[in-house]
Amino acid sequence: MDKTDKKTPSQRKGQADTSPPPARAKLEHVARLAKVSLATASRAINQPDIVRPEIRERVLHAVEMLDYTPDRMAKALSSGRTHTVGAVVPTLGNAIFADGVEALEARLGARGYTLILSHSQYDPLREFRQIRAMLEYGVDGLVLVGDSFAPDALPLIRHHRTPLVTTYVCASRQGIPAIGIDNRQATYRMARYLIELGHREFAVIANTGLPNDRSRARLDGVLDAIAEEGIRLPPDRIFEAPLPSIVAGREAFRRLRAAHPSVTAFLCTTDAMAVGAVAEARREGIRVPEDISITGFDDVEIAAETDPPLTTVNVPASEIGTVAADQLIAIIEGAPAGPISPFEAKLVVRGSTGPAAAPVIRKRRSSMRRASGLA
Amino acid sequence: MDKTDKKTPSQRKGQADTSPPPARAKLEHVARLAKVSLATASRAINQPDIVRPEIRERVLHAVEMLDYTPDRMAKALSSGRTHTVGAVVPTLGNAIFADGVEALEARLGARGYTLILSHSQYDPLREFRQIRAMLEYGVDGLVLVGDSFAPDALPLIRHHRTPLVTTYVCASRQGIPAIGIDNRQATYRMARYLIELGHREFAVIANTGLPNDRSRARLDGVLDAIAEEGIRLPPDRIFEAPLPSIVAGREAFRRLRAAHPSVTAFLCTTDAMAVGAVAEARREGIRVPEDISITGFDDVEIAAETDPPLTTVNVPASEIGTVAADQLIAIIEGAPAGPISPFEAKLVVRGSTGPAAAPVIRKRRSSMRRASGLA
DNA sequence: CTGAAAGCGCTTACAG
DNA sequence: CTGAAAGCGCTTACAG
Repeated sequence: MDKTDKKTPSQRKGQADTSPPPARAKLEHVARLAKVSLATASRAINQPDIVRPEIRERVLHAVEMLDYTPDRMAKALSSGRTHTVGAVVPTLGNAIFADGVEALEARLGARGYTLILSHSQYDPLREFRQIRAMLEYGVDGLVLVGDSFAPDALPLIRHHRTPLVTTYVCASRQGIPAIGIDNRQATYRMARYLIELGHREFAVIANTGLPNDRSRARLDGVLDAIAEEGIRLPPDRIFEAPLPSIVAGREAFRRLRAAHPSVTAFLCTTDAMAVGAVAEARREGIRVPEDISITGFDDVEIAAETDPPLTTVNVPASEIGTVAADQLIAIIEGAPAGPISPFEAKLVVRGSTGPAAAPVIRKRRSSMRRASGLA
Repeated sequence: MDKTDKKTPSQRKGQADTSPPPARAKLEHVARLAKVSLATASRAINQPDIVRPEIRERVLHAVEMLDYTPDRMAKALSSGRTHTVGAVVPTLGNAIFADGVEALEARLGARGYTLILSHSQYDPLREFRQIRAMLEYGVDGLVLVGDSFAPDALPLIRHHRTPLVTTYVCASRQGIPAIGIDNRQATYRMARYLIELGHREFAVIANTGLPNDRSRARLDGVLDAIAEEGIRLPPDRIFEAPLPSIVAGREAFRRLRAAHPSVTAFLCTTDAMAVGAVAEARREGIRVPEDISITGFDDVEIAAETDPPLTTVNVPASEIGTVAADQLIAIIEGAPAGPISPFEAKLVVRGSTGPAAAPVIRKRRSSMRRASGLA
């Protein structure tokens, strides 16, 4: 953007150069050096196939000589394409999003796109503003998370005709291409697993305190599974935290445990909260998994390192980021995108789950739905 | 970027509209509606002070009516400013960078700038490529991490005359404005603290396996402090991990402990590695802090939740991100930036440190530098 | 396959 | 304070 110095670039390679610092070469200089028109220079660079090989070589050589790199703003203005993709995630504080963004950026970069990033802190209004800003910026495509947005968001995106994919979910009611896992089914299977271990008394720690369709689906998956056993989960056995922090998990566990000592299985919708729950259980002298079982979700690094290590659900965040990039670029470039199949959300069984313990001494009538005559 | 439909925007508010979807309004439409020239319309929006109030109102009203938002690419091309800032961090996998980036983005956004993000995976060459791509993109400023870069990086940035700040360090040999903490002094104080607790046998777990001047400085801080006590750290008491992962900390601890059972104080240059070290100590039945002390660095969320919780050094990541944004914008906009003072890196004493235990039974001659006659 | 020219949507000296 | 006009650095119909 050096508008000041307009000297003709006179820097041949290795030539002693006492003139002022070389201005950035423009396409015009390349064209002149290659003795072709601006149009041909542009084509030789962007659509090499339609240019005679001989001329193409000349242009490319000139590009080399002058160390030419096109001005992206000019290119964007005249072509209507920015080669920029916007992503808005709830937060980078959750490793699952940090990893996904990393992979997304890596793939985007490898394919010639630049990533613009922002975060909404789980606030739909903030998310809407970020989306709008990105649209105004002129992004070629948008990557979002989940399947529930501020009411105006989707219409706005459609109005801009901007390609869009969403992530961390595997289907969208809105018909948006979705790259992710089936959250509901994953916790359904987790709950089934616990049921098979003999558990009948459940509690859920969910970060559904702020709008979060992924965690809501995870919660629903648990409800599905236990409903099949004729078990219902009263609202006071569900702790809804706003943010999926370790301390939230701690606090949730402390309260649920105090109110419902008969619960033997605590399902958390994120690993961070499960880490907090495990830590709190330890502090209270409750043995995991002998006395109670605790499960997480995400399978982030820390999940394997707690004591005991967490039984959890693996979310392939990097793959999600990578595939999201590919799918979005396919749409942007009008290529056949290919069908998207959900990623498998593997159950990862580690040490934090085990057979249900015998019911505790002071049994609680109200919640003994299956009066099985135990104890 | 809808180049297709060029209809005159005829959408007055609340008017039934059967015409094709309204094209995005341009400055030209605003000017026409406000009955002023393009130049005046532009000025009324960007430099309201130099336009007569009456006219300004007319233009702003037209902007409102037409829901006008300027095309950023056109604006960038003609003004030479993109209002875009690039940041390249080693990884988002470390919470310290995730938090910093979050804060950076938030402040940048609030001040009208857009963040372009990429990550280098601690690889100077990748970092260089990212920097080059951002420069070509036309960023108005750059945020980097640390104070050591690929040889060509700084010259390239200077050639582009692009404002630059660096973060997580508090000084730069290269004279770059630096927003961060004094890493070396922080671990110096940490080591002093351990010395005062009676420790004399040290080991360090550092993620200096890949180029990392912050961790190198942290390692040096430890060496400084113990050197004052006449203690030197033989190379085999320093474990250099490439990445600051929990498993790396585990592995490092296992090896150091096996080779040097007399060590009572393990200093880690990141919390993640300290978490691994604590976990491994527990697995081996070594009591923390009774038998040994372990320290971290960063004070990320997990640091307070291990058992025992980590004694560590607080790195104010969010503040660093926020101030980096402010400082960079000040430079970009030619405002007086104000001096930068290092952030305080507070020592956070928790449960993972305690008085040095009595030397272990099987004493190792080679490493008994201070032959103090203890049994 | 190549070139001359218009155009992308703004900003900004330059006059008035 | 306002306007006419040139210009930012590319791309892309349109002819040839």
